[in-house]
Amino acid sequence: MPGQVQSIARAAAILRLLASSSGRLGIGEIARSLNLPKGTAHGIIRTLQDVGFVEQDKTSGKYQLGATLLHLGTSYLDVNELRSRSINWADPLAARSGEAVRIGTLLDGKVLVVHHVFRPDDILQTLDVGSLLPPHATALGKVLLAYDVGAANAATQREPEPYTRRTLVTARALTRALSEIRDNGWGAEIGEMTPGEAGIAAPIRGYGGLVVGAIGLSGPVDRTCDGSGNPRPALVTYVRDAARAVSRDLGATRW
Amino acid sequence: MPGQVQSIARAAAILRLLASSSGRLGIGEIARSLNLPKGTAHGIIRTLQDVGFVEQDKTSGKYQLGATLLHLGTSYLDVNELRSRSINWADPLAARSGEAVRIGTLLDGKVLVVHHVFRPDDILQTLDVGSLLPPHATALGKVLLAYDVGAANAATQREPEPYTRRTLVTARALTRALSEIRDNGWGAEIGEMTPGEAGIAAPIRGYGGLVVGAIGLSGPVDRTCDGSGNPRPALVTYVRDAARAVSRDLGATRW
DNA sequence: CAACAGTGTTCGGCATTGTCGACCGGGGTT
DNA sequence: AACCCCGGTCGACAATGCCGAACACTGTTG
Repeated sequence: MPGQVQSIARAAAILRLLASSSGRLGIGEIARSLNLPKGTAHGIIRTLQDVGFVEQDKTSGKYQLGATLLHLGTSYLDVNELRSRSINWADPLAARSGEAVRIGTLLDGKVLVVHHVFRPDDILQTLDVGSLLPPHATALGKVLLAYDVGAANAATQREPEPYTRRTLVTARALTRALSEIRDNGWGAEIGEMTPGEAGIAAPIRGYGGLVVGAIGLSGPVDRTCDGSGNPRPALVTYVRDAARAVSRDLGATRW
Repeated sequence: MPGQVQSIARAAAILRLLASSSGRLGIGEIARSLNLPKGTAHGIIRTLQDVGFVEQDKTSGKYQLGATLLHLGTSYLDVNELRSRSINWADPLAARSGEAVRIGTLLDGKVLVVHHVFRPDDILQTLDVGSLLPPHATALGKVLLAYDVGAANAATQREPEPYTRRTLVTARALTRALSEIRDNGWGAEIGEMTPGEAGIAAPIRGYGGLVVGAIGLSGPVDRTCDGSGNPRPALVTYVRDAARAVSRDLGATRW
């Protein structure tokens, strides 16, 4: 793998920086964060501005992400095969289970939501397509980690952030959970991200059997789990069936 | 304005090309489309791939947009002030009018949808945040053109695409429609994009009174228009009130 | 009131950087 | 087996973009 194009890599770093720090940044802050000379950073940002990837607030002079990126992002959704194949199966799953359905894939060790179907009964939900979820505290994330050794190692390396009392924070607990998921072929999360909320997810396989994503539902514990605190078997079956159906659509055989 | 950074401008052109041609492209096609040597195009694409902006289909070797762009795009939504200020007013507008509400802004002479509230009664609608609408055949677009001379000129220059029999295709008709919108302070579209569908929109002004976006609703003609084929005055008032409210939130005075 | 510490922006010289076109290896098709 | 397309690689050359200092401006601070 020969070297990267320096300026493009730097431009991408600037965009990611702007995205992560959610807000406007001055050119000085950007240059300092990335150890770049101010002049260099300015040249890059100026071209990014010319192509519409960043915008400048005229009063404060600070920079933020540009509108073109929004369009590029949704264009990605149109092309994404995982999403397009999933849509047909996500709606029935939401209807049958009565819960919100999400489809995610791994991006930089986190879960990128590529599709989201609202819970049928409720309207007041915020769409979170495009947002990143923590891998260790969601059903989608744990399933994805279970079938991606690289990401799983990275996740167990650094201390996982605790969201609730039930969040898996130790490497041992997480590793065991992933192993269980591999044995069962599905995974769950009960109050590990938000108290009282639970999720069930199963892996989606693409051509060749490789896991390319995961589909799952989430909802209140008292609806998604039975009396003994385990995920309702009927819901698990629904999720696994949906995952299998999407996998078949993607060209995976015998799953 | 000193020169642009060549490689970044080229990288952006590649991304836009991939977005517009909605599908996978080979490196040869890309190089030919942009008049670049194959080797150069390859270097740029390789780095774009390293940073996750494009992905490569392993079997065909072709390239498509990458997942990172989806995240960047939604990050843009989080920062976008027009959107965040609008959300509070879009929901009530949808509730009062009973129709779908959209908020858009001008991007490269087209209408970029930055927010979308579904029609309250119906669930089966596709979210089109991030998609580009034609400016000359939508209420949002015509309102935005009416207050942007540059984009209006560009729109009247080239032959507008006809969608229905009622689409404004001549420069004269479009210019007159824009003038009317400026006089009235709001605009409408009746069956110009889709037969039987109509839209009503009003401009949103930012700090200093500059038009930075538009808010509008759309729905079946028999619900949004009265017996004589004009937009229902009550709905027009709702839309204009919402536009004024958002403008006030954005810091525009006396509108 | 002046000095200062910020900001974003410009400019020109140097050498690093990325461009370029030919070349390589593989899959299809003819 | 010859051909033609594909994507990927390599190395020489010089155009390119990087860099640091200087600029203009604002608001704050001594």
